[in-house]
Amino acid sequence: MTTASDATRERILEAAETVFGDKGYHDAIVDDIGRATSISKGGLYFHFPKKEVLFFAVMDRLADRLVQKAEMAAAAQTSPLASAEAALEAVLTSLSKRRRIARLLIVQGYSMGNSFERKRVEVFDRFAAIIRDHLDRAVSSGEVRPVDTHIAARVWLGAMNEVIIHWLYEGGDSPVQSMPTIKRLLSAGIAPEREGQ
Amino acid sequence: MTTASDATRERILEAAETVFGDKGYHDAIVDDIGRATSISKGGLYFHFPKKEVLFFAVMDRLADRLVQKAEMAAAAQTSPLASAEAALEAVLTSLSKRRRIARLLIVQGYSMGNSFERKRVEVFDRFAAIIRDHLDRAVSSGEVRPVDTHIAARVWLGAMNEVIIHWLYEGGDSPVQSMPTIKRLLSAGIAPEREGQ
Amino acid sequence: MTTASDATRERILEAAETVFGDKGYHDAIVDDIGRATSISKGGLYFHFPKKEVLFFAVMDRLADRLVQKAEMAAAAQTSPLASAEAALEAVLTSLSKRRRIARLLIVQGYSMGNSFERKRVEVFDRFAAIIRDHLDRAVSSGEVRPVDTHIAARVWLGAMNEVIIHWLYEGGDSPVQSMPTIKRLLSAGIAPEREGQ
Amino acid sequence: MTTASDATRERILEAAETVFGDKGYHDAIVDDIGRATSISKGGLYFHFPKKEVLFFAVMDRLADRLVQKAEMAAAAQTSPLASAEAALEAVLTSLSKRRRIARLLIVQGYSMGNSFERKRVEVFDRFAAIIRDHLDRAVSSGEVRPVDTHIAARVWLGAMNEVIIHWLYEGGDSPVQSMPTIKRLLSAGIAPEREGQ
DNA sequence: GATGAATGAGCCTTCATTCAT
DNA sequence: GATGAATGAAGGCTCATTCAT
Repeated sequence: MTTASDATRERILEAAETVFGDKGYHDAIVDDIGRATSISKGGLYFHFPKKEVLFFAVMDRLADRLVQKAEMAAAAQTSPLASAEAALEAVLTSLSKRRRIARLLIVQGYSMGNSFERKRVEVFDRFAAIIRDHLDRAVSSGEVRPVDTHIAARVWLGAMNEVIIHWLYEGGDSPVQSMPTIKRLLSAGIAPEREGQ
Repeated sequence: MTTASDATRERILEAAETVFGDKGYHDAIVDDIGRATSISKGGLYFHFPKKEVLFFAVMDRLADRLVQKAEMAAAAQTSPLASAEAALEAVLTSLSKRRRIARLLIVQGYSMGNSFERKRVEVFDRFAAIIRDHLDRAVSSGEVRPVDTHIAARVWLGAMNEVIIHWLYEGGDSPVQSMPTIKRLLSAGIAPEREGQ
Repeated sequence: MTTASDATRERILEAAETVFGDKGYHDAIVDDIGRATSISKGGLYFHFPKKEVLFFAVMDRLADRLVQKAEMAAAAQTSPLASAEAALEAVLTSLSKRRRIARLLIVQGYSMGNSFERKRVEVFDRFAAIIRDHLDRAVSSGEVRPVDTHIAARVWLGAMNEVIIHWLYEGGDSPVQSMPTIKRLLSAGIAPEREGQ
Repeated sequence: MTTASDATRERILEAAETVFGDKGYHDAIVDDIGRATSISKGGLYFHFPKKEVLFFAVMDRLADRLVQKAEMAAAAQTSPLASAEAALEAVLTSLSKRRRIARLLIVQGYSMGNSFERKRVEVFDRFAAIIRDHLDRAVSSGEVRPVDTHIAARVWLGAMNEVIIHWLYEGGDSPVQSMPTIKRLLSAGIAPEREGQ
């Protein structure tokens, strides 16, 4: 119950969240965090043995908060589907409110300032453009219902991205195996309206 | 048309793709690439003025190849929707075949070996678990059709991730604004089967 | 006569002897000693104002014990020469029994783990090899009596080493001045047996 | 045959010998050596991957020179015993001429400025005093021939020291086992003169 | 065009020491 | 007397980049 010590820990975590969020992992130098906390570098290392450990502690703390929000939002719903949607929305909403947090969670492990991420966005935009282009035509032809193809293309790509990341780190079946399922999931989402729907 | 020079450039790009793919941007030190090419560090710098430039050149080259594949796959289809699906599948298939390429494109701008990305996977898994849990119940209750909720949850999260990244770098409306559209897109994808479908 | 305090002092000294003996001065960090004593760092500093002071206190305590042993051994002899020999033997025997003590006294002021001392051994071995080689031939030719040249060479080198160290720190005549004396001392030690001896 | 590079290496080695000799391993900071060479820190690390490696390279170079001198001195003698003596004398003479070299070879792996070594000298002096005291009496009583007991005591201690160091690092029989041999070697060195000698 | 020795700014980490409690 | 959180100076090492040859 070393409350004093815990408070310091919390202060460090708070400051680190800001600094990492602003500069990314690599560009955030340990002195920056010390300065932001007015705790000496040595003090930082007393609480966190490595910069990396501190960074991960920040992410865990952040994830805890978001998970909690997601769960509360889900609990407030009546149907399971509504709960699932609410959970997703809760996270997305939280991240939308705090840009810094979003960057920290999603891309600030990235380095090179943000130039890498910009390049990644650029590349994905090229893919998205192709998909969007075809979706636009599909809308025109009535093959799919009128949707915001901008968003739809991005959703498609995001799905792919996530599936691949998971495979990269968790292994398991090749993403290609999941393709039919993914395709059905995504295509059904844009299927033409049924009357009465 | 200094073909000789171009060949050297290509050799460098080839080796750099391997090295960056294996180690990530930060952990790939310039000497590594030199060693892999048997071109001296000075030689590298003759062709690419900065490490960053080389990295981006590698990504562009890679994107070019993927875009071409996506376009060819799309062109081989008859309907626009099939084209869109084919484009997505082409990219996903390519990346599935070459793990190194996938890592390079998707996560190797990350640093810290891969520990950051692992942490990101861990965090996202927590979110996915929540969503999957609710989707499972929705399936049980018949609220949605039987789907692989594992994949579905990941698709949802991927969609969210992509939308946020785009917003982070391109700005524009808050992701929250897109939420209704996203929600509809995703929910429609798991809506109960209609008879006759 | 703060007996309690003295007991603590003794506990610290005891633990410090172990830790310094195991790791050497530099590699023994103050926390190590604290941990070995279950006395906090602050407590250590209450009794010894500096790490160096503690280290020297350990050495003094050790020297006291050895000196006492040497003197007792000497006192138990009847002839002066036997006393001198007994004193030397007592120290050597004590150190032989406790490797850690020997290291503390003789080499643990050294740093770099023990790699420096290893290198020193290596270098001295090269010198010893040269001397031994010649002594072996001298034995063969009957110029000197049959002795363990391995030990003899080491004795010679040790003598040189000690004389130089003394000169380095106490100054005085150049070691070269002592050379004739040393030479005579050492050579007489290996002179051929006289009949009747 | 990268003569240019080798020359730099040599320059570094030269400067490092001076700096290590003056300050000891720990107190010689890498920048010191850089400054002394007017070679940048990076340059140093290009030639020697670690401070430790540089230090050992210095010691090896030094040992090479001394070994050569010892061997030449030995070769110039006619009898094997004279050769052995000459080898020892050559090393001792070399070290006597260059105090810095002597310190580097013998004690500069030590740290703590030189305070540790001073303490070591102090401790050994206490042992030496005991031995000398008894030897003095042995001289008075005619038990041994008149010798410089100051030097003799130091020779005895040096022998012990060397034998223990060797045992510490090379293992083998306990030094106690060698005691009879050592005792005989040393005592014979101070035995009373025979007539006609 | 290519080489590789040299540069040097920069950063993480260690650890003896202090001091409020 | 003791604790342990906090300090901060110091130093080893890395690595992108340059440039004389």
